[in-house]
Amino acid sequence: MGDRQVKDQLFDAFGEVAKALGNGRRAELIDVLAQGERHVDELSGEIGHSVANTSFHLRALANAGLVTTRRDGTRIYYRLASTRVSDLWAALRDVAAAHHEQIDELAVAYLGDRTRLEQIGRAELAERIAAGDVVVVDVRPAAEHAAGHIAGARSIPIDELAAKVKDLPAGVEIVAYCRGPYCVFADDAVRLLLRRGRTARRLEDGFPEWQRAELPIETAAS
Amino acid sequence: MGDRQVKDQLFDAFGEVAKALGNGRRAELIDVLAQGERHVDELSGEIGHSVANTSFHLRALANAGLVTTRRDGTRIYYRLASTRVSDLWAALRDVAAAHHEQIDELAVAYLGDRTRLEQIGRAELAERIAAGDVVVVDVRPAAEHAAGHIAGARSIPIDELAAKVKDLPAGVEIVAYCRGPYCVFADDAVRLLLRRGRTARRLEDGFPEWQRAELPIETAAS
DNA sequence: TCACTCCTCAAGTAATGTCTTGAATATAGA
DNA sequence: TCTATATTCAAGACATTACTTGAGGAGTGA
Repeated sequence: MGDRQVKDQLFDAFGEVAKALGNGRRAELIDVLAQGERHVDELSGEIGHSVANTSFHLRALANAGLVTTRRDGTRIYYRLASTRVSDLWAALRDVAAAHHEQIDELAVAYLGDRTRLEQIGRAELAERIAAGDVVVVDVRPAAEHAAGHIAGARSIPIDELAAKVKDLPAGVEIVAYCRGPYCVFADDAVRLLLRRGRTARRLEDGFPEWQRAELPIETAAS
Repeated sequence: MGDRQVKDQLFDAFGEVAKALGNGRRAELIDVLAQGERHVDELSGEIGHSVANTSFHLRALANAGLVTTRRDGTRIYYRLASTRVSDLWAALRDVAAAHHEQIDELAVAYLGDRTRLEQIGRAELAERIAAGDVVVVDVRPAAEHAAGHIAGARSIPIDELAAKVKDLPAGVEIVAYCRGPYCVFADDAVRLLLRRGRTARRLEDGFPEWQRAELPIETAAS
């Protein structure tokens, strides 16, 4: 077999990994799985497609080596194969944000105007948590909090936040966080909290970036 | 327009960037362009396809924002849109190498047995260059050396190495480098030099990684 | 202006990817 | 063993992709 042919096969293999990310639904799945493991049924709800189609896409991701599975009873849990996949996903988003003209418009259309929302950096939040003068609220779905969260964060899914604002201590700054730079939950949370007269900011990026920065996290015993 | 629809479009846009890398020929083009800018005719030779097809793939990369162009007379030069793209390409290779079973076999089939070839790290090479007790040979095609190379490196394309070994000073260690971890040129060079009784090692990875590590480089006035 | 080079575009074909629907497996618990 | 639940598989309709061939633009230099 000629060198050309082997080289083509090698680069085809690199291409297959990229191709696995080359679909919007699979990209969404990676974004959700970067939060922690989830089962097929939940994932199908996250991407708004049938379980059959979600399973099909998950298989594509698994074949490319991006995700692995674990069975627990009748459920099958999918998770990212390693933090390298999370790094790859972040690198892809960076390139897209920097060079794909459409992204900015779409991000604004999806996330709304962010210029008036204040963010807090990871390092600063870590200090404030250590000092104990801040309340950290995880506004992602409960399953994602259970799969892993910022140490000390309290789970209040965005849908339940309006009803639970009153349970949050007064006079302390609230920091909300969610999945990452392209997630609306924390933005919505901060807007709601500000309307209710609270002091609130969102964490820059989200949980996966906190985790990749090797800052303290906790996992619920499932 | 519903949130679901906008979110889908946003993630479709991320997917489009990944899809641009999701083809072996385009992956090869990115690997070559990570060395520096090249024109279409040269690139078609690198990937072994027609100029028309190469142009088609380059257009796909440009549409995804991964590469940009510059015209010089009748020639059109393509280059990576930024170092972010190089980072993305490295992240993709890392994931593929770690989780795609086929890669190892293909890499061995393409690169040959590397276990007997010694590598030198970037930091060590930088010190040795500063100390002046090493000869660094760039065995990539001359056009890539011209587009950018390790400061002080001498260009001897792998095809010409056999004829030029005698010009290399005796009694000094030779370090060969090329495009990166999946490039055979430096391996071939080291094997040839060892057969001729020289002391030789290859640099770990290649030029793009040296450049991304912000170690000293030079560019020829074209 | 003309011929030349370099590159892009268009049309056509074969192969591949996406999503739907409905059927098939695998495990848990009665 | 039977039933219910969770997931995967298979078939089919439709859109997209990859490559080939040949024509069309754009810039250069006589």
